[in-house]
Amino acid sequence: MTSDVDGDTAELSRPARRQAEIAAYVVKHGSVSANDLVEAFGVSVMTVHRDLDELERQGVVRKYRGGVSAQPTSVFESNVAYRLNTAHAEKLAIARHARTMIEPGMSVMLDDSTSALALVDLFEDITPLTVATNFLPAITKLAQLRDITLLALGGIYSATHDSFGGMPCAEAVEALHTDLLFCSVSAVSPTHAFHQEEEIVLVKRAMLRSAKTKVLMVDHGKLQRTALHRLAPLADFDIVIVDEKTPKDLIDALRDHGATVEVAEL
Amino acid sequence: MTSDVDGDTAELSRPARRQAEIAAYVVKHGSVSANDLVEAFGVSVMTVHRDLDELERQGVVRKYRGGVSAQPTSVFESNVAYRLNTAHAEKLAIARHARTMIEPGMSVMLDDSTSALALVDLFEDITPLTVATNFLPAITKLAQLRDITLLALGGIYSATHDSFGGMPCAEAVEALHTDLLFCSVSAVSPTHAFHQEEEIVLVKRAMLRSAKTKVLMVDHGKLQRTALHRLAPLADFDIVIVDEKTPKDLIDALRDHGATVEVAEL
DNA sequence: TACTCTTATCGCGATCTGGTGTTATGTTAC
DNA sequence: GTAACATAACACCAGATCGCGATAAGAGTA
Repeated sequence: MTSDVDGDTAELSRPARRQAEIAAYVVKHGSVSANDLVEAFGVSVMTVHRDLDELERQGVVRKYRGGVSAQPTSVFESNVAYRLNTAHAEKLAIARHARTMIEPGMSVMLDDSTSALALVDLFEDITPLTVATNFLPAITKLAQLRDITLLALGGIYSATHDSFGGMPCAEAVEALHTDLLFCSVSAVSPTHAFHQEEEIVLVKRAMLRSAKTKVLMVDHGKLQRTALHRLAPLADFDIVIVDEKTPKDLIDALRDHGATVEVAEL
Repeated sequence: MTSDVDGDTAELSRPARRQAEIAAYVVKHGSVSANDLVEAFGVSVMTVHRDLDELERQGVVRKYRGGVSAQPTSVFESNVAYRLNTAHAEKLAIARHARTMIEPGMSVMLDDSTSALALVDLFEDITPLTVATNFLPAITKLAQLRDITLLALGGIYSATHDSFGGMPCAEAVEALHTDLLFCSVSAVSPTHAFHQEEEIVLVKRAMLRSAKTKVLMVDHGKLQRTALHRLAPLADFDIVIVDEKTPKDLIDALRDHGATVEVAEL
């Protein structure tokens, strides 16, 4: 495989998979021409352009005449398509653990994270339930389910995250107060949670203010990293769920700084 | 043709067309057996049953052992799903007409109507564009399009309408002001627009306050009827678009009461 | 039970759609 | 102006889906 993305690219459609591989390729090489990609992936130049258009739409690469260049790593990592591929099993385990905290009748807020999406799949038999989210895939799924009151948090659509954000979204969040919040971030240090994009930070901060019990879902890939914006101290979260593959010393480090850490078993 | 339904069954799929014809046949004869329909329409008994199941689901006929009977006319006529099929071509024509009012760069608000959905399909080549809507199918479609700023109006999800409503939605609408509003209602008298549900009325009223130019889209089936709640006087709309099949005297009646009526050509 | 009507399941063929390459037509840089 | 690159338009292929009927099993009625 040309790709060196760590996640399983198995269950994606052929073009989507190739696009993920192209994305990885571009990130690795920093800047490549369309013809490079034609040779590397054995498809026509037209297809390469189509893939690049899509990746640009998602905000993963920048196109210019003569080739493409990678967006800063930070942006790339917060990209939905990329995130979807990574740490699939871990996210599932974390979701199953999170599920145990939810009782029928509760109100739950979810952010625009793939971890949250995994959690949605487990909602079917915890009804009735009120769920608020700004994440379009989650909204679509929840709309199908019975006995779930769905509260969509509107706002400006971002193709990169497939979710709604900006001021309108933050305002919608402010107007609520849920029992639980499940959210995720792109990076976690022993003391703080981080995220790259200011707009997202804005919404997540609002969410933190609008829930009684705040749960942070972190797969081990997120630890030992930081990102541009400090979202909140870990102590602000009532519970931090990590997966089993998280090194023990990292968990201890989190606990030393006052976080309540729970480990999700696979 | 066996059918004597007034709508054009032309661009419907074959089974949908046959179902409409079967519905007309049943309405005409009052009560028929499955075998009658097998002979009348030249399809297998299995297919007849499938069609009848669908028609029953739509509330058009009643099934019992040995045959089917028509629902009372009133029920039949007020059936949403059924009307959805018949007015299809009209809605398209109206959407095409509405399209001509939109210039690139404008901001447009859409309500949760099938007319609005038809309009969305025509947006692809009027970019850039800012679109605000509370209608989930429209949101899903618009999220795919490039060069469209999508502003989702969140709120409480209603499975019946496949849209978001309630106070949160009304508030989200209040926070905006768009150049254009395209909306539809369930009934239109010469003086007023009507709708059955209070919640929907709430949101539509907010929309009317939050747009500069307000356009009402009405296919001729909506005229000569009323519904529980009076939404707004027709004079509140800057333009009312009707389809070509609207009787001339009805158009005149609208105009006599101060409405600016435009007729969409098929 | 025997008969008729209804429903479930499977498979076949037609249709639709998504993904692709080819060719033709812009566009940009030099 | 020309060469390299980018986009648009068309056609093709494959896989998925749809519509339909045949058969068989189930359910109601006499």
